[in-house]
Amino acid sequence: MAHNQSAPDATRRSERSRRAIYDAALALVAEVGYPKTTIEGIASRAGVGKQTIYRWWPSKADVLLEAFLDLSEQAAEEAAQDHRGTGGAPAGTQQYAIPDTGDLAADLKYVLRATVDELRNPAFEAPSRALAAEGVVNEELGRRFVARLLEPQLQLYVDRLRSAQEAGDVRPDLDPRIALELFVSPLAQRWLQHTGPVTYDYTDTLVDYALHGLTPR
Amino acid sequence: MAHNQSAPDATRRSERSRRAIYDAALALVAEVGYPKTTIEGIASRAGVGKQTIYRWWPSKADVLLEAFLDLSEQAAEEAAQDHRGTGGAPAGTQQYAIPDTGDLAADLKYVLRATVDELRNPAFEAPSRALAAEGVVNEELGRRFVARLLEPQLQLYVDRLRSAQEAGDVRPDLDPRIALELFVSPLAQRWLQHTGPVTYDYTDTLVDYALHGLTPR
Amino acid sequence: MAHNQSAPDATRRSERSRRAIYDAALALVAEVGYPKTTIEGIASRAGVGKQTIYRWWPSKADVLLEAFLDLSEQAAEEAAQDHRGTGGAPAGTQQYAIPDTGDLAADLKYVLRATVDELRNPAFEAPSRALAAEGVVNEELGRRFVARLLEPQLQLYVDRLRSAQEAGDVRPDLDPRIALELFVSPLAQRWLQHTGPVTYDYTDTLVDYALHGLTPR
Amino acid sequence: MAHNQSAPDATRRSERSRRAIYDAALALVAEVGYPKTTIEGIASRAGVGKQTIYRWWPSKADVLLEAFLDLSEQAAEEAAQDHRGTGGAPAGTQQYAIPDTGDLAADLKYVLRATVDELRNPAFEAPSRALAAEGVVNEELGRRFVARLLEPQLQLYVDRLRSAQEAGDVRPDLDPRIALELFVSPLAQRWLQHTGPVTYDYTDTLVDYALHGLTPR
DNA sequence: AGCTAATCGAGACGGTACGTCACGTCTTTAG
DNA sequence: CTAAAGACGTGACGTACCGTCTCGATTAGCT
Repeated sequence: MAHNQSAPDATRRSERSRRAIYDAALALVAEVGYPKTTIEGIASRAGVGKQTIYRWWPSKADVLLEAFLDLSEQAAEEAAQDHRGTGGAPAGTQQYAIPDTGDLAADLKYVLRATVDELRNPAFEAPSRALAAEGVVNEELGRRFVARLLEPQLQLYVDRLRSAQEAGDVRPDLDPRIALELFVSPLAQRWLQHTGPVTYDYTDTLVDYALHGLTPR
Repeated sequence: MAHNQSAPDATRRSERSRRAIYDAALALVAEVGYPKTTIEGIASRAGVGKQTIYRWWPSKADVLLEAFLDLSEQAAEEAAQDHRGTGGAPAGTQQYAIPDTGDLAADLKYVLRATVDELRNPAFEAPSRALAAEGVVNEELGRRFVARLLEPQLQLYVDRLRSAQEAGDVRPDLDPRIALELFVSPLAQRWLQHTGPVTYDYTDTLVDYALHGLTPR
Repeated sequence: MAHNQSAPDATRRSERSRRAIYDAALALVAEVGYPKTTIEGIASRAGVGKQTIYRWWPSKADVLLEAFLDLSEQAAEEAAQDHRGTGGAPAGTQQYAIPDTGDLAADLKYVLRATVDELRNPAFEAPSRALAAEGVVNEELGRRFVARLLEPQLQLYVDRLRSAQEAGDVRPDLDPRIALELFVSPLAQRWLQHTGPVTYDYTDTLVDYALHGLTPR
Repeated sequence: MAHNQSAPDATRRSERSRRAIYDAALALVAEVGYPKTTIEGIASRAGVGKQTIYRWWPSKADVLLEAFLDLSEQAAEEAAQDHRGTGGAPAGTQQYAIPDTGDLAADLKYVLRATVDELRNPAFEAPSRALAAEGVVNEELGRRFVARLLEPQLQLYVDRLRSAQEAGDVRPDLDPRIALELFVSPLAQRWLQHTGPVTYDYTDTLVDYALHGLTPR
């Protein structure tokens, strides 16, 4: 059966070029920002022909998305090797799970502080801002960004909240997928839209407010 | 005194052109999206010379920001005239205040539902997404976007929450500016990042969760 | 003995591929013109790898030159077989000799009319124009084109003129290689440069003018 | 009445750019040859944007044709000023008329020698070869090349031959437009196709053969 | 009411990047 | 173990916009 007219043969793909393109894309976004990052610039810095980029990715945003996914995976693997069994959570590293010490508030504060660190890590900030911005305006890419990067993270909160529900620390009728937004989304919005400072104090406060509500007890 | 080349005389500015540029910018963003909206395209559709745009605005984003502010003001004025004293809150209209019926939950749900309507109004969606996205990546513009459009809205929640604190309906030790984020930011993130559906049910739930917290009482 | 990378083994050359490349090259030049004929296009139409072309020919022009030589030889052989001994001169066919009926003017007119026919044969026109054009600008190829295709033809005129000199029909002091240009070159230039119509009348006139000169007798 | 969608306004055309483009085009063709002369190269050397070339010319060949016409006109004007009334005929200069001393053979030899000089002038050789080659394959351009450059030259021969007919030095029944090809076309072909050396001796011989014919008197 | 200096529509200009095509080289893979 | 297939780095193509810069032709504020 014939393939469509122009599907490149992935088995012949140059791994060297792929890596060089990822590196160049991330470096350029960090150095000059997303809008001034061009396909030609990436190709040139990667020592690669433009066509090699166009052959494998449909757009600048897609290059960056994959580059960032790759970066995240690498960081996660390194973290898994370096800190196997230690429970350490270095900045810029995906968590495999949120700690479950039995103290929900403490666990959430801990992981949100790690997120604050990550959001401030310059190596991650530029590309993730760029991707988030592109996703705001380009729904298709936005959905992929969310599905591949954001949602897996949020799922960890869902898991931790369910565990808390089982332990009786969270109201059993709550939808965890919505509940988690009470402390995650405010942080996200402050970071994305510069609507306020992003600090440990702030995220600690969010957890307190969210867990106990705004109304008097 | 000699004229400074970069200080155009605003008294001679053509109102006709300004309006035409706003209309063209908003129409183009709605029709073809922000990235494909060009200065040349705006000028051409507005029947205006490119220089007339460059004379008065430093960038495409600024044109759109002012166009959108203008649109919002117009809509607000119309609403103020049409519904003077009625408390009506038509879609696409800035609120001057959040209703204060004494029932905080109901008032918040009401105004968030209005926001849901606004977010779904196509005339507003395209430009506000475009501006939000640009603001994610362009901090300077982002801050103006927030200061001119977002923060005034949020201030209304601050006011309502303070009123509730005075009425004893909200814990007095809360920072209202942070508290409001518990129900506003999740909505914002869902809309911006397509992380979930944006519905009345959802915002109602947010208010319930936020007011009463996640932990059992 | 180790193989030298730049000395392909001609004994293993695929005759099938060679033929397919010639056919594809001639067809493409006729269909889309020389500049739009590409190596990739020839390879693709011939069902051949690009490397198979680059292995055996240094340039597009060389492929076409050999393809055209091959075509000419084929046509000549066919003609030789079909019309053996008849003196027939079908269009598109190299002459082995100019007829020598004793009437120099008639013989020259006859063979020039055959050339007119050949120049108008579309199967020959596209490639020979392409090669001629390339030869104008690429001296090396031009010399090969002349040596392999043009000069052998002109030699036939030299032979006929020498015969005429022996018969006393042409001034004995003339250089036949120059003399032949008086009627051959005008035709060539008209055809190459579109400086005038190419007709039997025209070539007949050329022969008359050339044989008897421009001055009164 | 409206013009078509994209006719540039010739009154605003930059003379400086036009000149720079002509100069760059001629220089590049002379230095690296026609095929390696690129629009980008011309633009870059002329200090001009590519679009400025594409705005005014449809192709590389057209740029070169106009550049060469311009060069010819300039040279002719200079010659007209420098040598007014002297009858001098410097290489690289269009003749306004062929001398008419009463000795047709001498006059033709003189002007053909001047043509030999011109054909050997490197400043003229590269661009005129390039244009001639392009004209062989691109009939439209070829016709313009002939009409603007070649035919005016040939007309001078027509005039001189008519004058000779009136003086009784040329057979009155001859068509001068065809007759001139007997000595002009051989020279053209030798030069274009490298079919032989281009010398004074050769052109002198051509005049002798053409005027007196090949047959004995 | 007329001057005059500005803004205006228009668009040419030098640039940069786009996305495509073909080059000529090199590597992989299927027959 | 040859050759088709085609990925690769390279570089030019022709197009779209960028932001700057001139042009007359209004056009509005001051004399």
